[in-house]
Amino acid sequence: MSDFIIYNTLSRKKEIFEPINPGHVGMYVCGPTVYGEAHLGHSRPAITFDLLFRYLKHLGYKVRYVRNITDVGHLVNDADEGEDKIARKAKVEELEPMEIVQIYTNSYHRNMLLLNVLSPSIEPVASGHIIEQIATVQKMIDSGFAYEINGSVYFDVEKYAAVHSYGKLSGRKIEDLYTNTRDLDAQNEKKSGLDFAVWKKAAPEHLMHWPSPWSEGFPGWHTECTAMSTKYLGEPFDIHGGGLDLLFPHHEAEIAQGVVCFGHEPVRYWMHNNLITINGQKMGKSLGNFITLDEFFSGTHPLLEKAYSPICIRFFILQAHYRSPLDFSNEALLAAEKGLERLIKTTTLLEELQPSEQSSIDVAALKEKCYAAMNDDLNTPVLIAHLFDGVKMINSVNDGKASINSADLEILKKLYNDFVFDILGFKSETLSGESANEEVLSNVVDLLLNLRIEAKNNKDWATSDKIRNSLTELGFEIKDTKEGFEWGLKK
RNA sequence: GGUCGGUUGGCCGAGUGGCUAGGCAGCGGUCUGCAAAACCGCGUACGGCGGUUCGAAUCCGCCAUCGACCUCCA
Repeated sequence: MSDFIIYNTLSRKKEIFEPINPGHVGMYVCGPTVYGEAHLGHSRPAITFDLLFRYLKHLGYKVRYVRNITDVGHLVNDADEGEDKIARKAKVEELEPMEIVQIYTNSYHRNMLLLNVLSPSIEPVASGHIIEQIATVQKMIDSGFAYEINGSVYFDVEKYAAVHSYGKLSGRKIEDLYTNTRDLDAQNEKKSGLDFAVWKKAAPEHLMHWPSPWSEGFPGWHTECTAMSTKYLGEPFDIHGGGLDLLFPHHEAEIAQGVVCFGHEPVRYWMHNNLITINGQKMGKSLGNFITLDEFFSGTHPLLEKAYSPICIRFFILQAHYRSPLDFSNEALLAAEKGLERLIKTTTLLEELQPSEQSSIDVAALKEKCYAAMNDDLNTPVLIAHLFDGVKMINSVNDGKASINSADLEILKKLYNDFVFDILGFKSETLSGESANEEVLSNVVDLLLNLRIEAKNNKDWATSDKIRNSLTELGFEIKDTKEGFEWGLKK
């Protein structure tokens, strides 16, 4: 099988993936700041790196996947009276900060579950790692690359850039940064506008603060990821992922902090998913044009023509390559919904397929192509295209227009089970008779349809059509088959 | 202003220096009492202008246009 290749933002090239410890992979992904409902934007990194997590495991790696929850230390802006996002929201809603954190963490988890995103191996929260972050800050001070002023500690970017390469990940030059950085605040206590806070002294009204050698305060955002990633994955570790919008300054800062604290770069492969746009523009909290996942699932947003299922959104996202921008539209979502339905339906059909003596279809080649697509930097659109080629094959066999032998059928079943369910993480969402009520309903519909068969046998088309049309009006979908009928509820 | 990345058919979205992407929608056919589903077949394409090349939508240049980052953001 071909090598697994991933695009490394650091080199801006596709590279063969080779873990530091053979057979083991450590990956860290920037999770959400829990100060608001999870929105469509959050789903892309979650799904992208869930896919990576699933695929690495499928390839036989033992994976430790760490995805954090930022519940503190994320400044609203970098100006002096840095206010914590969580704390600000708490004031607005008159809740304890940790209450806010709990509410939105729960919301995030609920949405991730619906999207069939697996839980990471470890999900550390920033507020639970204050001690580690203080130690990280101390290391930076000891190295001489961070300085304390008025109880706050800043990373000295200028000093760092003189010795190391600051901007190598984002492709920025320190001179450009100087000329382009806006003057945020005349009273800024930082030595340079480029410096970033690694520890902030808390203002008296600040709700969340902890003791430290420098002040009663809270850690900076960039420090959190450095402290937690290396605590659980060591350094260097294999893969660090996140949204493209975190490239600068967040991930750039993580590299600088790592170099200063450990004497070498902290990460081998940096991976970034592109953003979801809405009418061509980035979907973001600051722009106020985001659609929450709950709104998607319920269809309660003015831009939505209807509700879309979580797996439909997963399919929609995976039908584009993770490094390409993806524009939201009802039309595209509708197309995704139909395509997904066809894929799932055919995959289910696979179980009923009857093998023949010989195969007229090339299953081995299909399998090869599927792996080649995934190995080429997680090219899910191409993978899905191949799976649809397979859908035609499966349907043709089912129609008796093609044949498959039992060995190939087993390979095909495993292939679809592996890729559709285990790796891509899709699942069937059709209604099934779970509750007693549904069972009763199901029996009644069967009864009506059996009456319709009788009518059909008597060539009583008027009655036959009346039953079918009435059921259709009530929201059922009726299909005639060789054996009789199939029915389901229209979505 | 600086840096980076897009511009593909009705919609979405891959890929490639010459060989069908795929999905959705549309059209024709098979099947069906009629449908639906499925299958078969069909069409419309690579922002503009130059250049390199036997050949470019794919490489290079210029232009137009959109976006991202440069400040919190997935």
